Amino acid sequence: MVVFAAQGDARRSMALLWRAPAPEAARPGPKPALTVDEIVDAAVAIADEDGMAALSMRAVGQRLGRTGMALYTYVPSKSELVDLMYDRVHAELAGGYPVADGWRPAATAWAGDLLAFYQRHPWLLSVSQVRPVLGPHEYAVVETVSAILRGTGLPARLVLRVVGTLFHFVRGAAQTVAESRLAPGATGVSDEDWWRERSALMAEVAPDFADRYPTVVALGREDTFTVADDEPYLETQARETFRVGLGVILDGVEAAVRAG
Amino acid sequence: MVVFAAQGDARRSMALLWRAPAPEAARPGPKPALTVDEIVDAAVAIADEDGMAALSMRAVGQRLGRTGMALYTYVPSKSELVDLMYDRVHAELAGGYPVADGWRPAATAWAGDLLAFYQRHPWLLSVSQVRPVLGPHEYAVVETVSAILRGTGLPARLVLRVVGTLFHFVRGAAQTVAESRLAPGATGVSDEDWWRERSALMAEVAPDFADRYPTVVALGREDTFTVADDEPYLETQARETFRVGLGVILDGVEAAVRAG
DNA sequence: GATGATACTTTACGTCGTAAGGAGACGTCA
DNA sequence: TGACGTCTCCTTACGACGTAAAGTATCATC
Repeated sequence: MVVFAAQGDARRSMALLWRAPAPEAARPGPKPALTVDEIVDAAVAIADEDGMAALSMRAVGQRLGRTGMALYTYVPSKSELVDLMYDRVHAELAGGYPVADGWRPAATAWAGDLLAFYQRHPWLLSVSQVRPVLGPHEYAVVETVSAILRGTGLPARLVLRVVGTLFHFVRGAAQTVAESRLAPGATGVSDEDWWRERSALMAEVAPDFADRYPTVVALGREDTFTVADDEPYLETQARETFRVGLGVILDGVEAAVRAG
Repeated sequence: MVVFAAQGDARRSMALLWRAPAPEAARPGPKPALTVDEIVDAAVAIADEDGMAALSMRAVGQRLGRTGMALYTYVPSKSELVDLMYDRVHAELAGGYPVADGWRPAATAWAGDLLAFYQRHPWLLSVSQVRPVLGPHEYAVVETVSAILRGTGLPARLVLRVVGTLFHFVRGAAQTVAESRLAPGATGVSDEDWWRERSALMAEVAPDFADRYPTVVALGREDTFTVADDEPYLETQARETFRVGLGVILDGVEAAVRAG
């Protein structure tokens, strides 16, 4: 019984996500004044502007001139709405990266676009990834990067794994960039001041830092990478990790290609 | 003014996280019957057992025979408590991987341990990573992997980036493993049944799947990786992505080492 | 023994997701 | 034409949540 209920729910969710054609028979009752798309758009707008914490059913309803409860005619629950939001924004990501110059430039461009995408919609990063439902637009993104990496000529088994690896990496990097933007921003102080205050607190609270974490301290001292004064320190570091890390991963892929 | 308040909060948070010695003067009033550690332990137990959704101040209080409000004498807010939980569990991760056999086996072992750790505490993956505060135990993990990768002889700049890359990757892979465990588990059906039902629904709701995602379909057909009948399909796939992806990344690091 | 700080409780406020039960709009069939 | 059934959307309500405010009991100090 529970299983059947779950199955029914799964069918409903999938139909919504994949926009199965609605049964278009003439039906009694008032015409729906909203559409699922309008609701999802409003919800995305709220999340983009004020973050996931501001996303409530009542807030979405209000933005559309309705009560929160009105949405339940269109969407079975908030978590389904989030699933729809999640897939919806993935439609922004274009496909068709030119393969003429080889797979590596295409893969690099794709990863960069994905990073930028996550920054346009940082709430995506706080949507629990523990969510096995893939929607059509997220699938399209998988298709795009799969097509690019097929150009490596690697066996399918490896291509699939590399696709997963790239997703993990870009999402993780995007989280670090997002967090680096949040850190000073939250208190409204400059990046420099935040950093100085944080260091001072650290020294005060953990005076034995250098003894406990010798490698971290040594690496920090040896690191020759410098950030220009007018650039945000943490974010520049995070972007650099993205650039270099992507290079390392693609080097690994190239090694596999050469190994045949 | 706001800035000062924020600074005060930051100091309080840091002191808690880093366990700055409490002012041990004899104080009036009843002796505290709880400790911050007990509270954090109780909270971790709840999150481990029933997930992050079950973690409420009242629930933690109840587990300790108190009301939810009692916790506020020890911890300024729930989000601080989560920070403490986050750092606390990282104490489980050991350091001291043998470097005798070279950095690669050590790095592989470290990544595997981190993956297993995330599976012991899957709620870690739903703690928003947008949280720039590092605690002592998370720092210790960074120290460990930094020390391992220092063995590559790469310049500090690169080592630091590779550390970030590995973290991103392992965390992402752990999320996929966790989600693969959740998928069939939620409905209580077997992995096989879940998979079959899902495929049937997919075919029903997206009959043009093969046309829309030709590369994905082709790769799936070509993939020779097989999962034994008694193994969970999705989870085995996810673990394979971890294994292969980690190999690719470390190949990339090796390429950098060889390039000098 | 009065004073005041502290640990903890009870109560309360505003939020949330959403169940329940209308009210009015509309297609269908008598 | 009108009754009926179905639909959208509303109001109300419930039980959760984080936590502010205020009260009570406990202790060290003067």
